[in-house]
Amino acid sequence: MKKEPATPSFLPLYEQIKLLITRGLSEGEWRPGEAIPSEMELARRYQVSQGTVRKAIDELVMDNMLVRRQGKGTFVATLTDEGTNYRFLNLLTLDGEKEYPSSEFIGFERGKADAQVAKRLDIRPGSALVILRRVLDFSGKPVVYDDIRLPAAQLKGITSAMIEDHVNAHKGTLYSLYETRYQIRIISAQERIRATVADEVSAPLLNVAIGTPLLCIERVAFSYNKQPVEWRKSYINTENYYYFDELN
Amino acid sequence: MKKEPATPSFLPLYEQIKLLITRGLSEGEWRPGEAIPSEMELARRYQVSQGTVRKAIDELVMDNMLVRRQGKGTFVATLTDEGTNYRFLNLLTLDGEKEYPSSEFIGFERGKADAQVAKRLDIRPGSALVILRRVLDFSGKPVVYDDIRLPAAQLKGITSAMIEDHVNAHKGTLYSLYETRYQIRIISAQERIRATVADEVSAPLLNVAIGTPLLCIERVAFSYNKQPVEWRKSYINTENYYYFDELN
DNA sequence: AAGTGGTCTAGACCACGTA
DNA sequence: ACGTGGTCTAGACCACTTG
Repeated sequence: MKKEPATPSFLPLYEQIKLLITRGLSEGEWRPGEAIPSEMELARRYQVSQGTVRKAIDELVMDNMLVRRQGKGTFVATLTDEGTNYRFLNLLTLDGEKEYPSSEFIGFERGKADAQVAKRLDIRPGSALVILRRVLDFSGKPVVYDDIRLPAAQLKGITSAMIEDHVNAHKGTLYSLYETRYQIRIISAQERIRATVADEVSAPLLNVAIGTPLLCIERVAFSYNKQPVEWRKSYINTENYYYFDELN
Repeated sequence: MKKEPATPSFLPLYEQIKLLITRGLSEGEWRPGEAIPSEMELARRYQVSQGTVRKAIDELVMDNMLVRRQGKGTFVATLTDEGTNYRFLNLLTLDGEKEYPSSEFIGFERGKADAQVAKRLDIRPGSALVILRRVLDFSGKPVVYDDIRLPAAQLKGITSAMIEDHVNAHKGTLYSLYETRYQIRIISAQERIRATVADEVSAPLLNVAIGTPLLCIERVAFSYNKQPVEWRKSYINTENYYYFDELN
């Protein structure tokens, strides 16, 4: 294999391999938690050297799409494992400890996308949405109120009972529900953080006085190829918890 | 060079090279903005292959300690360049644009570390500190109030005039001042974010009413080897700006 | 023992920047 | 033309996991 890469193009070979593997992932050829073929196997399939496959996988691991386990193989990342299931939860106790919340769902509606949500989710204004509202309890106390919205087309047949069952019976997160029931895999997210105060809606839910300062976080969650799949707005009482961010 | 790496050890060779290069950086062998030796040169110096040096440099680039420029060389990261000088500023306008503030220094004091700051900076409580207070103006309006504290031992001979001159005359940031005048290079930082409300001190400085919701961000900035070198607490009016965080 | 990812080498060639 | 980083290869050996 001196010249003539498998799929000639202007991109470096390992970038092409990245695209091919990403396609396999998004098309469901390999499912979350499963192993993808070994590096040698992929090298044969794509007609490149093992080192080139390795570099492609290196970058996909950096992007949290794959996970390596020495001696075992390379696996499709999943949000259903203990340890990764709260990967997008950046709240810590004032002592710096991570705590895992329980959730109470308090609303399941259908609605239409307003201009802002439509823009964030890259859909047409007025598109059908599923709207979920919930409160997250940390150590038994309400700390986060979430307003979560997704295109209804992604969640055909979803019911409030299904969510309750997944979250309560299986101790799953919403993202693990998307993954197992709807083949939607969350890879990354963007958050816009502002300060606000509790209003008539959020104050009683978070058991604080109106006017209590709250973090307001608008999040868009993305799947493969940076496709936006979920929008949410979180109101957080930071009396006993803080949001942690590492800048590199 | 079949066996017997240059400095036998239990760490992978490229990890050892990383340590050697990091030592060169922290000891000032190569200064910010300067080029380090070429990969071939370093390979000869450390008696390893170019590929091994490359992997070491790859990771130091990921850690923002070095910057590659194809065809030119590999350079020591600096916070004095346009483009990198506001690398740690995560505030965007509501339209998602980055805006660069001007700063008004409103206080230069000396004090002692309380328990919290001492813990964060890994110094003894009561150690001498330099304390800076300033307001950052975005588009001419006050948005951020900063309380900044550093071990005085790191900033021998610093004066308020020196800071004013660096920031105003040279359009430099505080971090570029640390870098050029005190050989302190900020590599990473951790932030703890909470919501609060404007009080008697912050309200007039930010030109808002007492009780206005503010972001409160406690930051610790680190140099090489995760050594903490600066503590700061920022109060931010998020009426027209938001804090942006990318989760991967 | 066999298979996987992890490290390391030596050498080729390409792309970019400078002189 | 030359030196730099960037890509790619082929092959060796190590470390870890499983049968």
